[in-house]
Amino acid sequence: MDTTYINEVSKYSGKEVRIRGWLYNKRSSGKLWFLLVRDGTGIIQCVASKADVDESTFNACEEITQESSVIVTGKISEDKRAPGGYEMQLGTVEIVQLAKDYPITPKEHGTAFLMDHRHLWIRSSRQVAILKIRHEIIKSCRDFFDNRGFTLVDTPVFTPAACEGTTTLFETEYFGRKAYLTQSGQLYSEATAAAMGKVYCFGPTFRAEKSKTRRHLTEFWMVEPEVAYADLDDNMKLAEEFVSYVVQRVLEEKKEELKVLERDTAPLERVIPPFPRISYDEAVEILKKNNVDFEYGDDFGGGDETVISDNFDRPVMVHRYPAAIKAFYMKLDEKDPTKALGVDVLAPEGYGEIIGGGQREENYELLLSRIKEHNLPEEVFDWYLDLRKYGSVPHSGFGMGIERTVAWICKLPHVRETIPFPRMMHRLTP
RNA sequence: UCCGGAGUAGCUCAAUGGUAGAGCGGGUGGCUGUUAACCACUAGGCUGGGGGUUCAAGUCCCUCCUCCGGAGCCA
Repeated sequence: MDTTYINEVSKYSGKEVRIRGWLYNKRSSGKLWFLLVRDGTGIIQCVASKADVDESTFNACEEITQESSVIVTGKISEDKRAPGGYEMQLGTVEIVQLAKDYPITPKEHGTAFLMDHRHLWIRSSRQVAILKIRHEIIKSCRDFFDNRGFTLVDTPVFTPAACEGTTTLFETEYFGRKAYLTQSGQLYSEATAAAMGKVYCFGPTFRAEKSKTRRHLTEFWMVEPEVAYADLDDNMKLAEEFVSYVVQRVLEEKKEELKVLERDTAPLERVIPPFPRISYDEAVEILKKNNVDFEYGDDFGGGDETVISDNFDRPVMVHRYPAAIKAFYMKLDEKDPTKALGVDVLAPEGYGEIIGGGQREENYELLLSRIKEHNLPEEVFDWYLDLRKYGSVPHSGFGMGIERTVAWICKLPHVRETIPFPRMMHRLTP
């Protein structure tokens, strides 16, 4: 008898197979049992009627509890009454381990309780669907860049100082010295781009800000491409093609999961280039037109971003922000030196900024003066300045936040469900 | 850090200042096609901690703790 996975049972219609998994739920109607067994690939209903099975099998159906590990065997048949269209006529039930008092019942729970039991919550079909889409998003990020000749070059997690200076970093002890957890791999990617032309890094990043919103985690994942000889326009073209590729891949490969999440796919199907490009000034005009109380020169808040993106049917790219609110390494616009050649991509449906990036300052003197203006420790940027002394070229890149992208594509209310074990201000366990 | 909200059974929630309740889950029994199955019975409580007002506090007041959401900052 073959052992198979639930997503393959259609191949075994009329045949006996073995399935190894866990009990998702069970129902009884007297001398009839329905066991819902999951194995990570799907859920199958297993039926046992007292008249047809051994006494031991029937007893096992009574004994088994929610989330007990179980190996079942039986004949597969098509049945419209069964969820999934196929069911198993139970032959044997082997309880691998009997679970007692599984805390997550098939009824409503609050998020605090579910987050406390996150290690178990990830077994539910909705969470499985989200994590599978997350996987598809990550895989398509890598495929996109790999297919275009980019090299994945990992950047360090321990860093000697802030990449951007402004935000709070997690400090840690490093053999008697201070080290910080990285908040971006970008500075290092600029070095690797000068070595390999087109590179990206993909890793965890850390922000010690006391942010308590649906869009923030203290530990999150970013994919950050960096391209030598690319200017802001090249960068925006890369960003829109990238975002579109990722979304279309999920639409193609994860139809079932999107259905589990009841995601309306129409807004995702529209995510194809070209994306609208508007300047910061034009974005401010939109806010003014919508009577938003906004002071010119400020950065956009979450609500502002939603108002802006609601004017478009696909992600919108906002470029040329006031230099004062952008990082020290941003190149200034020659036509208007008060503006930085940065670009943010705002996702539709109120999901806000999923990408931030831009063209980097490649001139040694200008970069050095920016470092001084920002009161950053010059010594730790020695190597970074070297990149402007030895074969400096125009270059650009961006970072895309994986969790915000997953939240948007899955249309989730909060990023905490987009990562297996979220880390937030008040959440370090499990 | 600031502003708002919430802590009552394992879970989700009720309860004019006057005997602490339901659904789910657990246990027991019933049911041969269930779809978060259903029906009956049953056990289960220091109402987040501390202080106060009152004849009487889950309920009103003070304080602390925890969590949730938003702002700022960002992806």
